[in-house]
Parts: sequence; structure tokens; C-alpha cells
Amino acid sequence: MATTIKDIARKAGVSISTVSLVLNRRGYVADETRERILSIIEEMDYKPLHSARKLATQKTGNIGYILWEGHFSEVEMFYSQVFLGMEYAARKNDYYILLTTVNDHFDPRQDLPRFLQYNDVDGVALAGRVPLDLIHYLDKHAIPFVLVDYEVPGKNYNTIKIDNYNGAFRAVESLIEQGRKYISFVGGTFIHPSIKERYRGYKDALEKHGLLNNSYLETYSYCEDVETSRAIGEKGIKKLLKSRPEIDGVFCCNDTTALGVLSGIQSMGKTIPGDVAVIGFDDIPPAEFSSPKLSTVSVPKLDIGKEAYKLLYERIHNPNIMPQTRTISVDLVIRESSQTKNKP
Amino acid sequence: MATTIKDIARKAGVSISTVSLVLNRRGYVADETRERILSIIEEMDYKPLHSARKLATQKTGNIGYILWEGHFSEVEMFYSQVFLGMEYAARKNDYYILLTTVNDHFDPRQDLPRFLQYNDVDGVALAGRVPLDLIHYLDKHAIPFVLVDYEVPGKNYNTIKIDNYNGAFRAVESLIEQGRKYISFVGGTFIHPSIKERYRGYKDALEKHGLLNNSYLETYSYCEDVETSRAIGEKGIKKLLKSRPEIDGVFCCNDTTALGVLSGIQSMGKTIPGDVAVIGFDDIPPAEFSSPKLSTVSVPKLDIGKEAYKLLYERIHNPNIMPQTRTISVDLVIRESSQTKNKP
DNA sequence: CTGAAAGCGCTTACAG
DNA sequence: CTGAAAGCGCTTACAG
Repeated sequence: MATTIKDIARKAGVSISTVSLVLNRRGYVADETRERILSIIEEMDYKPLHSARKLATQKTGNIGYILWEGHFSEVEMFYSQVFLGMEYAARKNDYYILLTTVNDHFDPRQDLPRFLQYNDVDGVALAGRVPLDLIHYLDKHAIPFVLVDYEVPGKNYNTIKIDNYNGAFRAVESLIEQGRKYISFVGGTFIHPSIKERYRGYKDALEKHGLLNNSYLETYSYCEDVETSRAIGEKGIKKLLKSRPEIDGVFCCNDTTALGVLSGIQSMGKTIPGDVAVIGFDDIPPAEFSSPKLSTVSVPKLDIGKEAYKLLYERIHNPNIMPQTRTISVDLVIRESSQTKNKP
Repeated sequence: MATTIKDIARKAGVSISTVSLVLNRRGYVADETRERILSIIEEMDYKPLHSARKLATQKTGNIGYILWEGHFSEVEMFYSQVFLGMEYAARKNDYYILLTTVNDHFDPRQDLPRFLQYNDVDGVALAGRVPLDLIHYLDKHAIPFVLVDYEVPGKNYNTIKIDNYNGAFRAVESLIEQGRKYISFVGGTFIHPSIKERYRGYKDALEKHGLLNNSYLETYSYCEDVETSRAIGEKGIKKLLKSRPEIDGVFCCNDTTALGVLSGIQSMGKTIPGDVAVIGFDDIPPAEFSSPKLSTVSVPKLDIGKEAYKLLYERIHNPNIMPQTRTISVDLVIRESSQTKNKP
């Protein structure tokens, strides 16, 4: 019923091989023949059937996108945007992105995403923190994959990184330039390498400006070894503010935390940015709608997705290239929550 | 390299036809033979290759999920959750859900999602408001589809609806029972049928309790003919409150709007729920983290996804069934923003 | 209850 | 530059 390569061949008076050749832009076909075939394809609105092509080429045409379930279900819009970036990029090559989630108690024998079980993807993007066993599985089975915003210490995998260090450094420096002296860090678990890097940027900026005396870090940081949330932000800053009312700036490990910090500060009767300035990281959509609007380090999520796709694509079509890391740069966006101290 | 049906057949000493029969649980196969084949399949960890199976059966094994781009990029977590529900359900039948977006200026000749161009899906779920031309395309090409949280007046398509009317009715009734007398409606465009229904529920609840005098609706409602956002919520309630300071309750067309309403009320120096109570609709994640925590009508997003999948699945495997509408019921969740008036 | 054979719609050496 | 043929890994009538 749907038109097939045979219909095209018949109508063009050539063999299906020839049609296939022009379809795949390979081999030599007389210009005149090619034109004729092309116009017939156009005219009959012929589209090659994917499953047939896949069977013949032994490629799947699919790329998997695996996300820890918590990241998808929660307020976290971050990785959905990254996904969207991949989807955009994949359109050009007619790849499909299959999105699925894994959860914490991951057992490769039980919980393997079905597209992995059925060998139904040519490669996989892993978004954020994912189970190590999953990474090992991919590694062992030589399935091309790329880590997005995550890394495994001591291992050299294909990865897309965010420039966490410099983003954090610049954010904290801007607080210092505004005249802030007592700058807190509020964050979640350091299992996530991004958070660790942001903390490092925070520390180094303080050091560069000579603020980092003996017990600064212990005094002004609040980190809890759990996933980030508004809740820990709110809790953290309240605790800090109670013992250290002189705090006049906060750099948060991400926007989710920062949103909690905002409420925390306000609930203690302090003004933002009058009394204390706040900067987050990520630039998730709610950051624009908070009150005051959140200053943050903006991460180009769509670009990350695109880059992840590109790297994966190259890797799939050239399995011999060495694993590489690409770093995506970020931008400091000053909104309302971190204006200069003297003009609130 | 990967093990195929031939390997299994050889090892079991049968033909590939027989293996195929047990794989598909059809036809008669001697129990003893079946057992043997099954255990060999297990042992060799054999998985049939999807593309081969698809070629043979002329099915794609894919379902499309189409979302208006705005809904995906914005704060809107709603339809991502619905997607997740579909994905969960699809795992059981080894269907893949292909998620893509369309945008506003949709031209079926240009902007058709690639899985539609290539006939690569057995059916499609349309989430929320989508271009009419897209619906017409699917209808014309007899591609099974289901509308999720959307409907086309005068047309009888497969659809999953939210019980918007009753949810709204109950929410408003709860405000009335708390002693609220001047209850506003703040909302966005009525192009979205859900919002229209919620408004109807609001109106009927007022009427039932005899509150609906002549100009109540004109006086206390604020609706703007745009997509909902925090911004319109904030703007709307401020405007209403300025002319009508007696307002003591607000029912919002959704949580996004309600979040803006919360800020609006607070920025005018009024307390929630002391001075005015607020109820939203949807129960998106941020509703739990606002201050005060938002009372809302909770919509089971994962269930909606599951139900959409089921309906689509049935429709695909039995094209003759009549289009049907399934309504998902909702739950009123009272949190902090709508406590009783006398005990704030 | 089971096997031989045709077919699904492509691609890709291999001849010519 | 082009065609005939084999093959990708399955399913499905059809015999037996």
C-alpha cells in the first residue's frame, strides 16, 4: 500500500539497486538518472521504511537517553531541557531518542532499560548521576555512550561537562565585588561532581580575594549529603543565619537550593539583596519567576544536549576515536537577588 | 555475532518456525518442545531483533508523543509527567515512546514530526493543546491517536480527560465552606478546554450556594487570553484586589497561575490564608514548595499517561472500536494556602 | 504438532 | 554507470 523502493524503480525504469544508491548518496549514478529518480521519489512522496533499512544495515537508528528517575520526577527541569536539545539535533540525522529512567536500586540483570536488553540503540547518553553498574555494563558491552554532567573518577569516558568551576568562581567574585564579605555556600551531596567543582570555585574565589581565613569554610558552609532540594536550601541558610547573622551573601550549589535559600532568608525577616545577596547555578525556569528574581549562572541546556548528540554520533560512526571531554561554558546572569549592596 | 533465531533453532534441533511460534505464544507447540526451546532461549540470552520483527509484522513498535514546544520548555512539568506515565506503561509491551515537539506555526508539509513522515509509529498521543492541522493529518491518514487533556469541539476522538469540572466545583465549594464569600477566578486562555471547564465548575459552585448575584463574575474574575503563567496570576490578582479589597478567596485555573497569585497577594501586604485563601489546580511539584504551601486539585499525571497508553494500545490492535473518552478523576488537596478563615 | 518456503523492504558486494 | 542476487532476522500461511 505504502510506496516502496520497487515502485520507484519500476516507474524510473531502473533496478532497485540504483534507487538505493541515490537514496544513500553513494557510488556512481549518472547525473541524469539520479535526477529522474529523485524527482520520482519527490513526486510519489516515497520514504524508505526504517525497519527494513535497519535490518539491512544492522544499525538501529536509535539513541538512548537515560535519566535517574528522581531527576525526572522532581522539580528538576534541567535534564528535560538537555533531552530536548538532543532531540533537536537528532532530527537532522533521523535518529530517534528513546528516553527512559532508571532508579536507585539498579540491578543490571533486572532493571536494564528495554532498549539495552533488545540491543535497540546505537549509543546512549547518560544524564547526570546514574548507577555505576549501568556505566560498567555499557563499557563491557562496547556500547558507545556519553556522560552528560557527570564523571567517574579515574575513568576516561566520553563526557560533556559544564564549566562549573569558572561559573562558580565568577559568581562568587561578583558577590565580593559588590562588597559582600561573609559569603556562604549552601549545597547538597558531593557525590555529584558538579557540586564539588562549584564548591571549589567558591573557595578559590574567596582565596584570591584574601577572604579565606582559618575557619571561614567551616563557619559559612552548609552541605548536606543528600540530593539538592528547596528544603535543604531553606534549612541550611536558616541554620547558618542563626549562628552567623553577619552573612551578607550566599552562593548556592544550584537554583533549586537557591530557591529554598530565598524563602529561608525572607522567613527570618531579612531582605534580598539588601541584607543578603543570593546567586544560584543552572538557570532553571523558576529562577526567573521567584521574588526577587534569582541571579544565577546560566547553563545552556539545549547546547549541552546538542553537543552530547554530536559527540555520540561521531563516536558511533567512528568507534576508534579516543574518549574525549567537551566543556560547555556558562554565563553569569545578574537579576534581582544579587544587586550591589548600596543600591538595593 | 549476536545470537539469532537460527542459533536457537539449531541448538534445539527444531526449525526456526517453531522457535518463532513459541516466541509469539501462538499456534500449537508440544509442551515438551516449548519448554526446551524456552530454556535454550534463556540460556543463550536470546532477544529477537526488533527491526526484523517489525519488518515482518509491518508494525513499528513505536508510539509518538507530541507536545507543543511551549509546554515542554516552560515551567510546565505537567506533560513531562504524563509522558513518564506512558513510558512506564509502554515498558510492559516493549513499545517505545518517541517524544517530540511541534511549535505554533505548524505546517503539515514542513513541520511534520519525522516519525510521522517516515511512518514510524503505530499511534500517537497528543498532549495538551496541539495544532489542529496536526490532528487533521492524523485523522486523514487513519493513524490511531489519542488526545490527552484536550478536545476538539464537535469532534469525537479518542481522548483522556481530566475531571476539571468536578475538581473545580469541589475546590470552590471548600472555599465557601470555609466561610469565604468573595471568591475570584484568575485564569488564562479559554482556548484550552480544561480551563473553560474549570471556570464552569467555579461558576456552578457559587451558584449552588447562592453567591452568584448579578455582576459577581464580571467583578471577581480576571482572565487573559494568553497561555497561563505566574506573571498573569500576579498581575490579575493585584488588579482585582485593588478594585475589590473584599476578596477573600481565589480559585486559579492552574498552579502556575496560582503561584503568581500567591506573590501578588503577599506583595500587597495581605496574608494567606488569613486574609485570602488560594487554591490552584494540577498539583505540579512546586506547589508543595511554595510558601505558603499551595492547596490544589491534584491531577494524577502518571495515571493519565498510563491510561492514554492503554487506550492507544487497544485502538492500535483493534482499529474498529469506536472513539471513546475516559475521564480521570482528581483529588482536592488542602495544604496551607486555604485553611479555614478563623484558624489561620 | 512441526518444517519448508515465501516474503517483509531495504543494502551491498559483485559482475558486467 | 547499472543490474541480478544474496542477505539482514524475523513471521506466517500452507502442507503434511
